Amino acid sequence: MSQKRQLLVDTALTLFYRNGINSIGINEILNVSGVAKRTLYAYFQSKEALVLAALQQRHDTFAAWLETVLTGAKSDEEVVLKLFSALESWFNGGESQLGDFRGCFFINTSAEFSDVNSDILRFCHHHKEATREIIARHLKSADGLLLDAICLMKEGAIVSAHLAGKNNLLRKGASTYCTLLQPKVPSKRWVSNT
Amino acid sequence: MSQKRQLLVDTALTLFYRNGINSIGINEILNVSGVAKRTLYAYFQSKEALVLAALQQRHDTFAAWLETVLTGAKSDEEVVLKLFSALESWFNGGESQLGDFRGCFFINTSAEFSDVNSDILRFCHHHKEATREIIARHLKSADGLLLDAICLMKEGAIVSAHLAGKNNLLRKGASTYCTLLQPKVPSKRWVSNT
DNA sequence: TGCGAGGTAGACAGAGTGGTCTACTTTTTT
DNA sequence: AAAAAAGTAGACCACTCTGTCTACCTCGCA
Repeated sequence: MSQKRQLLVDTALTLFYRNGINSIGINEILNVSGVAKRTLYAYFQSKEALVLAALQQRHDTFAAWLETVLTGAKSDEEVVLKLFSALESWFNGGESQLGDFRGCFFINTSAEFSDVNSDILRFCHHHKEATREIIARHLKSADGLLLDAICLMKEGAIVSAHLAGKNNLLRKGASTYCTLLQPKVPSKRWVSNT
Repeated sequence: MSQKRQLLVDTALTLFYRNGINSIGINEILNVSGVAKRTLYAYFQSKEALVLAALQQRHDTFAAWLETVLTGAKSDEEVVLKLFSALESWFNGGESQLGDFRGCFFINTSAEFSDVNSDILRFCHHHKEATREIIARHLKSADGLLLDAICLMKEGAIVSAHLAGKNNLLRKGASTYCTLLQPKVPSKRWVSNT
């Protein structure tokens, strides 16, 4: 069956996300999961193939989460509000589907690899585009600048929450800023009218 | 003399920034710089000490650059405008002091290490706080939310420009958005009045 | 002329890496 | 009950990693 395969991907994702991909060796994944090395190489051609499977799984999980977060928003303001309060909940460990927060797995991963044409980096780019499109689909207005601005602040919030650490004010301050700001200032005033 | 030491730090910083710290071994730094291994370990106790020296040098360079960028701004709006147009120039390779753009060295580094109490991660946090204070010093208003918002968008812009790659619209769109937005909407309206 | 500081070259140790392979056991299917 | 499929344990290979060590060289200075 593919139970073992799934166990490998789950374990790999957990360890990669927590520690970074280059810091985690195949043997550690095998020790933690309890799976034999032979089995791993029956399912995956190489470590890179396992990394790609972990990225894919994380993307699926994140996309599904984001979809449910944004579903039901009645206005663009509500989209922004829902998004940033969900992000804040994630930063504080309140989104069990996403696990303990340690930044964006794809940003982290792209910091570890330099070959821009590698499958791994291409997948990271793909994730960001796909995420952007999910948000776009939930917005009423087709304003590209609004979409850009939302994505920009989303990335900034994730990175800041990660790098600022737990005992830093920026974390709560910034995300509460996001939630506070939106309902007061209309998005059209806030962004477009070039 | 410390010529060799400086050469080692320069080489290490270049390679670390371009490829990630865990992807670059001591031997590669030695090959590229042409320095002997014995000499490296005469100046640095370990690879970690060399990493810290590279982080320190990058921080000094970046802080000096940011200082000159923000100097002379007459208003908070101008601070924001100067900051984001300088960032955009950096993304496009136009800031020779900072070298070729490959994201934020400190964000990238913090993705590779997981021990929050390590000297390396502590230095990355320190860099972000110091950067924040440089910006704060150049702002007229003491509005913490404005400062948070600027830092948030700054991180978002850096990360997006890095991850989106060269052929992605988000890069220019987002940064030009930053520059376009600011002079039209006053910052006080844009941020505070809780 | 000699000495010492600073540097070079590179062998080496010990641990760890991704990946292959043989031999064996367990589980599932027919 | 027998055969086929799936998995285990771990030795092993070739390589890389950080860090140590010996032996030698090349200057400036006295």
